Amino acid sequence: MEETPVRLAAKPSWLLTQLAVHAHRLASEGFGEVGGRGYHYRILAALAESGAASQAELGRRCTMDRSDVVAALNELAADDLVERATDPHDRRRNIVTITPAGRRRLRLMEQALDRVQDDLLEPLPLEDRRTLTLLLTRLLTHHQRT
Amino acid sequence: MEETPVRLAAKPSWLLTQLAVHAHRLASEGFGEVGGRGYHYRILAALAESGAASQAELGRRCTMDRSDVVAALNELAADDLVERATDPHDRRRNIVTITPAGRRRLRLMEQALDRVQDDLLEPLPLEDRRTLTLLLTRLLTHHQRT
DNA sequence: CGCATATCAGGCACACTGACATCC
DNA sequence: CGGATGTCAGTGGGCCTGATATGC
Repeated sequence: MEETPVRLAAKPSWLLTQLAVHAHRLASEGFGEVGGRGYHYRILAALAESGAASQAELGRRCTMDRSDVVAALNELAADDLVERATDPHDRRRNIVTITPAGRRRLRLMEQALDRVQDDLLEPLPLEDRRTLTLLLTRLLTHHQRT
Repeated sequence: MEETPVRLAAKPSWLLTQLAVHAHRLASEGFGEVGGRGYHYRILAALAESGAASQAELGRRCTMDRSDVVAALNELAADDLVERATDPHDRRRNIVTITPAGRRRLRLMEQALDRVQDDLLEPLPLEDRRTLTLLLTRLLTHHQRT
């Protein structure tokens, strides 16, 4: 009738939950310094990485809901960081393009994120960082092709 | 005047952001099946792992804000999963204890979480899972002793 | 017709802030 | 007094659902 010992230390779920708090805190600070939030970064990065796209396609790239893409694009467009143009071949679609100002903002967010990353990964030597990146990449690519 | 290439694939920040979406989705499903949410799991796990504690101490263990601890404990106490008793030596403090029902609930949540974990870590062989756990542990212990 | 797209309204879990009273 | 504790009210970003209108 003994209780099972809990052993949180060996539980990736617990580790991820707790680490997410720190990661989220750091990322919020970093983004706050340059203006914008996580959704803005995801969209700008996806546009710069893979080129212009419709809003639905952006949602798939960024693992975002379509309705949230709308709101984020409204904010980005208000600052002239992206442009919306209706696709002449399919009048349902909005073709979203990143502007030069958008690329500048993206670069700022990336720099902020790099500083945050250095804080987060500080205790790990370079080789371990590479290992971690590799493992995370494998997990992500697996869960994205669905 | 060339634009810097973005190379999201090598950015742990991006990877973590995207992975967190999948992890969060899976965890929510798992917790939803057995009742309760992430905050409940964190508190019950911390109580079972390190014993009874004041609410402020619980907040520190779980990386939660004190105000959120209050709300979560209200819900847990309503289901008799924890008990609050004022510390006779320090009448500001509430000493929180996990009940047998709380331990049972915790075991259910852990089982749900283990199933989720198998989904999340599915593409990784056992040795890589251990490596990942080790790296995450090192990151967490570093960021917690502050 | 079914299907995808863009949009809007709203909800929930989580992290945080500010304020307050209480007690050490 | 300063400092910690528990409580409450409210905010904002992130993820999701449902409904609607439009065009393929």
